[in-house]
This record gives sequence, structure tokens and C-alpha cells, in this order.
Amino acid sequence: MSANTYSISELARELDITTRAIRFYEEQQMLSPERRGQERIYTAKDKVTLKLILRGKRIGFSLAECKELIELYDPVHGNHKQLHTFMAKIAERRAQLQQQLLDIEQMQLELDTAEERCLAALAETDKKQTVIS
Amino acid sequence: MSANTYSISELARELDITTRAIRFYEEQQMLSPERRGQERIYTAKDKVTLKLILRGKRIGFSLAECKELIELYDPVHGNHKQLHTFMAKIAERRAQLQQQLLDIEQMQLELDTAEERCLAALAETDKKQTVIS
DNA sequence: CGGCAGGTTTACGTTAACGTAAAGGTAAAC
DNA sequence: GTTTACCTTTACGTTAACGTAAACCTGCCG
Repeated sequence: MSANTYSISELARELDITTRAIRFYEEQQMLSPERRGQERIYTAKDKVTLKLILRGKRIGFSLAECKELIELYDPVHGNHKQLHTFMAKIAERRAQLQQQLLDIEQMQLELDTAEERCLAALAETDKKQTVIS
Repeated sequence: MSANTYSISELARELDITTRAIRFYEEQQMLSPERRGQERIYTAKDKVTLKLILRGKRIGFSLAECKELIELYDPVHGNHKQLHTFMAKIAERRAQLQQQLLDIEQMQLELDTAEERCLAALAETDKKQTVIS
């Protein structure tokens, strides 16, 4: 490893993904690392790209969407229509997240009462057991 | 449709899913509607189950996890260990959601500044164009 | 020289959650 | 009676995002 470059396995370890995944992202044209002979050499920029991919995935975007997102940061493709349509996609995700939060809160309320009933039932059972024994 | 029962397509319309999906959930042992001859007859309870499935999916649970979740509501299987392990899963989801929110906010900040730069660049281009023409 | 720890390509396998036909049964409507 | 609208089962197809295996270079260590 020279100045600020990485081998594929270094990147994999650091970002906690497999080398297969990294090569796959390259197949999908989301990366194009330089080569030293056969070996891929990754730069800091490649690492940023990978982080963007991982963050996109965390948010729930598909790889195709992550790719769009990355191209947005590329001055060459930084076109306006795309930018706005993607902001729309993000807004949509936000709405979904909001719904998910509501769903989870609702579910937690229900689980809480379910738990209470469970505990109460168990307490009853224990009492009877005590009496019997 | 008699009192508080539904045909499969009624349910499908109402919940905005396909009949195929409903039958699939049955294959996965998450439903067991009664039959009138060949036809499936769904009750209000089945509908609740389906809604639980859909909500679970919205939150990001797999169908297998949704199934666990549903069994939690079944008094027969309402066992304690499962209840607690599932509450743990829910907590985990909450954490993920929290991270997703952060990711989205971060991304929006970046997109905002990207948009500004875009607009500025376009304004420059327009000026030159105006001068040229 | 042998072997190991990395790297490479090629290519078939896998999983989830249905989609999509094909082929057919029933019952009311025209 | 046949068209229409539902319903049924069986079964193969699909997509995404890699996993996994095979077969092969390559540099370095002892």
C-alpha cells in the first residue's frame, strides 16, 4: 500500500464488506479502480464512493438508485432534472421512514400490553402451583 | 360475502395486495382460512393477521419474522422467551431506523449544497450565453 | 524448490417473495 | 348454452445482490 491507496482486501476489511461485493460494484459500473498489472488499486475517492453506496443501502436504496445518487456528485452528469427527481426520491424515503417509526411505536405499545398479560398469566399460574404443591 | 367474512379478492382489494400474495402467506402457514367447498373464506381475524404482516413488512421484517411476531399474539405460543427475544429485535430495528434518519438528513444536507452549486453554475452559464447571444 | 498468502477471472448457485402462466371448476347473467 | 366473473391448484420464472467454487497468476519466505 502506497500513499493513500488501498488493496481490495484492505478496503474490504476497513468497510466490513467482502471483496466479492466490491468487485460486484465494479461490474455494475459504480467503481473503476486503476490497475497495477492485474491488481486493483483503490484511491480515497473510491473509498468515498463505497461509503456512499453503503449509506445508500442503509437508507433502503437499491444499488441502481445508489448509482444514480453517486452520479449526482459527478460534475459531468450533475444535471438538474436528475437532481430534482432524486430529491423527490429522498422525500419519499423520508415519508416511508416516518410511517415505519409510527408502525414501530404502535407495535411496541401492543407488545407492551401483550407482555403485561403474559406476566399476569404467569403470576396466576405460579400462585396455583404454589397452592397445589 | 356473509357477516364479517371476505372472499380472497375482497381482501386483496381492501388491503391493496394480490391474491397470489395472500395464498402465498397461507403456504407459509401464516393463515389458515376456512373453506366453503373449494373457496377460501376469510374472517376478521384473518384480516388482522394480514395487517400485521403488512405492517411487519413495512418496518422491514422478513416474512419469517412477521410469522414469529404473529405467533406472539397467539395465546398458545405466547411464551416468554420468544417475547423477550422479539422485543430485542424490535429494539434493533429502532436503532436501524435511527441510523437511517441520520443518513437521510446527512444526505439531504449534501444534496442541498450540491443543488446550490448546480444552480450557481447554471447561472454562470446563462450569463455567458446572454453575453454571447 | 515448495508453499503460502495474497490477487485474478469465469461461471454457476442461492434466497426471498412473490409474478405469471396453464388448465380447470362453479355459478350467475345474458 | 355460452359468456363472464370468480375461484382453484400446480408449477415454472424472475429479480437483486451477492456467495461460492474452480482454476489460475505472482511475489516472497525458508
